Amino acid sequence: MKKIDTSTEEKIKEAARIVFYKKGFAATRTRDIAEEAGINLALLNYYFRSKAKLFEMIMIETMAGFFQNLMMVLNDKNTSIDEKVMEVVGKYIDLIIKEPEIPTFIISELRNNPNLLLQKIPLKEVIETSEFLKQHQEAVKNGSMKEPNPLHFLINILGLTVFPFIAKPMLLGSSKLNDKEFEKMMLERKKLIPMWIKAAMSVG
Amino acid sequence: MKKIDTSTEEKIKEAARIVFYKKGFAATRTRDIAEEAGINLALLNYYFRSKAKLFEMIMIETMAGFFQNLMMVLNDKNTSIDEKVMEVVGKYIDLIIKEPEIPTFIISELRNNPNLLLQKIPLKEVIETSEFLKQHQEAVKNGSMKEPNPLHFLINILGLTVFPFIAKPMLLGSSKLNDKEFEKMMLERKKLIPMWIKAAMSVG
DNA sequence: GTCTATAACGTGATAGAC
DNA sequence: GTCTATCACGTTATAGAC
Repeated sequence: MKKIDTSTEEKIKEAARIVFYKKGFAATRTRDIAEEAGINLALLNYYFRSKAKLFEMIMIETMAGFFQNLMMVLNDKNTSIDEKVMEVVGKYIDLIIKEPEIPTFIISELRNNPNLLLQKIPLKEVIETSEFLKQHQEAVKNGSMKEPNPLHFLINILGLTVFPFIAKPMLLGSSKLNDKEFEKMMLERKKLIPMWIKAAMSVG
Repeated sequence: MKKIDTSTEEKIKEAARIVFYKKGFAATRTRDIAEEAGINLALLNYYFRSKAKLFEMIMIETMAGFFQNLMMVLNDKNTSIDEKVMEVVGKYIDLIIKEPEIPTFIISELRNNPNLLLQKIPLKEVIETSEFLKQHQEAVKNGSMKEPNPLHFLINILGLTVFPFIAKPMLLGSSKLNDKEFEKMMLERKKLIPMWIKAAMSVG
């Protein structure tokens, strides 16, 4: 039940999101945002003091939204580790298909601002005390999980899930794939990745 | 036997590479490059007409160098498919450890120039006619390879290999890892990824 | 080839009318 | 709150002396 806010302030923010996602901070002009929002350039500064402030707001919201899913799933006490893998993979593939520019946006913009993440999102604390970590340790102990380092495990899940979207321009450039076929492949991966992960993490 | 060229032209190009890799096209100032090269700003335009021309040169060289490894390995008629996986993983992990900014640079800059890749590098043609593709088809036929789509296979290899470097700021932000430990983990993956891939691609 | 000085332009931000 | 007009500044690129 999300209230649709069509106020000028919200219109500017949504326009900023679109343009920043597509071009990044350095390459976007405040005029681009104003045009996208259908408003006057002066209004941008009236509502949001500066381009930098507006950007930081979008950046933090985007990262928080993106990592919230991960943190919630990893901390769910009612799911097994296999179910957590399925949830993470499924949720992120759906999310990124809906908003394909987010992963590249985060990666590109984090390059110029590497500490923005740590300051605003308690990713480290959440993961270190997570249910996921406990379940992984348990699985290592009973032998069903061969890889002892949970970070390798997490990297593999996210790499298999997120990487193809980041590398999409290269994949389309190196095959006959079109956009629709690409999306179909990504949906296939919702089932494939958990299976691959299970097989891979059981060897060693 | 590479000739060391310390001409002004080469100094500018190397400086441009450093600054572009770090900040991207839009965020770098020609003054940054001139300062990095220890030369006067006017010389940049004397040797390379414009910022855009200089950038395009760096970009194309970088992508060509990056994908050349892949194309060579995938076309080697003297290695098995398992050996190809080992070679790709090993080569890229070593390469990216040496030049850590390249993957994020390519991804970020390709966003504004998605067709630069296709025009200048025959990635599609090489892969479509590659020895790798034939060997994959053969392995599917004899049952040792369960995943019938070679693109899934390729995505998985590259995702497991390249993704952690792209996501490094996030990984360091979500764990106690420092730079040295990160590199150690990446070197571990040279052995782990081929093993994981073999296990994963044998199920289905 | 290399420099200094400066032109030409684009961009972020603001003043002030309405 | 919203607009037009404009400022102030940074940036790319070039002219011209050496």
